[in-house]
Amino acid sequence: MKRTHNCGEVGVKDIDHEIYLLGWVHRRRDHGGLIFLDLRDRSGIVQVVVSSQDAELFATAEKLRIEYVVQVSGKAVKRSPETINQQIKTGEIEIKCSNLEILNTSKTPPIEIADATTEPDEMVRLRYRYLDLRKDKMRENLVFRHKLIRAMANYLDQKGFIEIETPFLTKSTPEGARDYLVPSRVNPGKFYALPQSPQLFKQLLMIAGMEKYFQVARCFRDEDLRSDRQPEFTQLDLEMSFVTRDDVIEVIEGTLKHTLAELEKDIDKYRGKRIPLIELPFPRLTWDEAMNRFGSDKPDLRFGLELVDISDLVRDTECMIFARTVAAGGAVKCINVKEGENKLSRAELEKLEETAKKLGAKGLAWLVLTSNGPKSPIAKFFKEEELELIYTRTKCETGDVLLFVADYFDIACNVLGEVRLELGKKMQLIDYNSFHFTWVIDFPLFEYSKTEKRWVSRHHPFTSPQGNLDEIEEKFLKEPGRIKAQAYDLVLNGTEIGGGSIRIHRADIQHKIFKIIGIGEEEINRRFGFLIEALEYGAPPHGGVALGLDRLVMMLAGMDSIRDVIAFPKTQSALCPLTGAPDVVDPQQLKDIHIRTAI
RNA sequence: GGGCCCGUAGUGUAGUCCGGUUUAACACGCCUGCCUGUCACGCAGGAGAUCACCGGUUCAAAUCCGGCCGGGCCCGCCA
Repeated sequence: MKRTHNCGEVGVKDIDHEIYLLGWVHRRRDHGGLIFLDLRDRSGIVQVVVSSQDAELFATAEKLRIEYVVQVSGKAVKRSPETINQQIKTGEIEIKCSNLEILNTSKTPPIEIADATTEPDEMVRLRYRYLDLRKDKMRENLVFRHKLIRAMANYLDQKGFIEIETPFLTKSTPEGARDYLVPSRVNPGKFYALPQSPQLFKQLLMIAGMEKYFQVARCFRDEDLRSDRQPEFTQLDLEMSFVTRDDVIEVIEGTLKHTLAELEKDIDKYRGKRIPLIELPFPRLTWDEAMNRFGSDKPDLRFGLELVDISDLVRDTECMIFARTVAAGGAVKCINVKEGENKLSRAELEKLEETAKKLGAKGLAWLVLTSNGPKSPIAKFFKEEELELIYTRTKCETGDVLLFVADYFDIACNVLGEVRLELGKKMQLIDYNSFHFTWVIDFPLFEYSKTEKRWVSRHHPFTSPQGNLDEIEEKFLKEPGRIKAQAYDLVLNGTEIGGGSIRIHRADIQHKIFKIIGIGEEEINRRFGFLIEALEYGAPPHGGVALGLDRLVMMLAGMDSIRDVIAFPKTQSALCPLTGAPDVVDPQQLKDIHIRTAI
C-alpha cells in the first residue's frame, strides 16, 4: 500500500510534499466545519486537517471514529506559529488532507488508548491485549525488549558465539520444577516434557564441539506464578567450553555493559533522567557473606542496614534467649536502625515483629539507645560491658535502634533479611533509579530438603563441586552442607536475574553426584544415561549461565510486573484471558493421544 | 495448600464500616445536535448498571452473614 512516511516521522523537511500515511485514528476533534485527526502508527502521531470545502471528503471524515484504520494523503504544511504543538514531535506541521479512505472500522474499544489517565483492570487488559499493546507504554516496552535482545545477540555473535535452537519436545527429568507434559500420539502412554531450561542440550552442544553457544530460549516450569514469574519465560542462555567461572562472568559483564550502553537513551527516557552507567567488574559476594551481611542470597545493595552477627558477644550473657540460642549452635543477628528512635514508631516496630514471626522467628527483640541509656525489654539482662561491646560492634550511637533475632542461623538470617528489606522501603532508603548488580558466588552444592528428607542439589545436579572432584564422596559423608559449588548468581537490586555454573564434565563424577542425591542406579541410567554416556566421549570442561530476560527487561524499564514486558502473559492462575487457554479439547483429540481424564 | 486485598454502566472510581435519605453518584468514553484552528477542543441534550454469582438474615440488602467464581500481592513451591 502506498505509504511515503510514518506518522511520527513527518517534519518540517517535508513541507509542501505530498504525503501518504496509513494508521489508526488516535483522536478526533470535530469543529463542525473543520475536523482534526490525530493519526497514529507505530512511529507516533501527526495531525491531519480535513476542511469542509471538499464535501465528499468531509462526509467521510465525519464518519470516522476512534481506532478506525485509514489511509490519508495530503500536503504537509507548516502550522502558523500560534497553532504549533510543542508536545508532539510532528507538532510544527500538519497534513492538509486531500484524500481519505476508511480501511476498517472499529468498535468502541474497552481500553482507552490515547488518553490512558487510568488503567483498566488487568483482566480487561489481558482479554483485549491487542488493544492494550497499542498504548505507547506497552509498545515502548516491547520495542525496548527487542532492542535489548538484539544488542545481546550482536555482542555474543561478535564474541564468536553461535545461536543454536534446542528442542521444546524433550525428556522429563526428575529434580527441579514440575514439568509441563506433552503426550505422544505415536508412542501411546509416553510423554515429552517442555524444557525447564535447555541445560542438557547446551552441555551436549559443548560435547559436540560447538565451543560457544547461545540462545534466546523459552523455558517452561509448572509452578505457581508471581509478579516476576510466568509459566513460560525467556532466558538468554549461553554455554562455553574450556572456561573457568571468571571467563563466564567476564562474558556476561561484557554483554551487559555493551547492551546497557546501547540502551542508554531508552533507559534514561524510562527514568526521566540520566542513570549512571554500570561499572565493571560487578562486585562479588560469597554466599556466606551475602547471608551474613544481608540475610539473603540475592542481596539488595541499593542500601545499607547490614546485619551484624553478635553471637560471640552474647554467648555467656544472662539473657537466656540469646545465650541458649548460641549454646545450641544458632546465631544472634542484629540490625542497627540509625536514628530509629525518631524514625520508627512503636506501631512500626510491632509490625516488623509481626513480619519476623510470620517468617518463623520467635520474636524480634529491640533496644533503643536513648540519651538516658538503653530502653529495651531485654536490657536488664545485660551487663554494662556486654552492651558496650554490642554498641561497638554495631556502631550504635544515641538515638539508634537495634533489632535482634536469635534463632537457627538460616532463620535468623532470613528473618532479619526480610526485616531489612521492609525497613529499606519504609525508611525510603532505596534509590529506585539505580542499578546495583552483584555476583553471588560459592554457593553450597547441596542443601537438605526437609520435605523429601534427603540432600538435594541446590542449583542442579550438573553443577561442578569446588575442590578435588575425586574426594567428593568422602567430603559428602563428612560435611555435606559445607561443600561449595562452582556456581554463581547474578543479582540486580535484590532480584535474581541470572545464574550459572561450571558443569561436571567427567562421567564418573556425574554418576557419583546422582548417587549422592539419592537417585538409584536404575533411575540414573534411565533418566540420565544419555548424558553420562556423552560425557564419556571426550567432553570438554565447560560452563555457562542464563539470564532471565523478562525480569531484566522489567527492572531496566522500571515496571512492577513481568507481565508488562511480555506480549501475551498469563494470569496468576496460569490462564490466558484472550484465548481462553487452557481449555477442554475434543474427545477425539484425547483418544488420539491415548488420554483419559479423571476429574 | 495457606494469608491478605479487590469485584458497582464500555472504562476508572464514590457509595459498603453504621441496611432505608439513591430514581445508585461522578469522571472519561459512547450516541444526537451545534461549532473553521483544535490538539485531553468546546457547548447543549441523551442512552447506558440484573451493584460478579448463589443462598441466608431482615418489613427492607450494593451495604450484614455464608458459600462460590474471577482478579491481584505474598508464603509454600520455583534443580
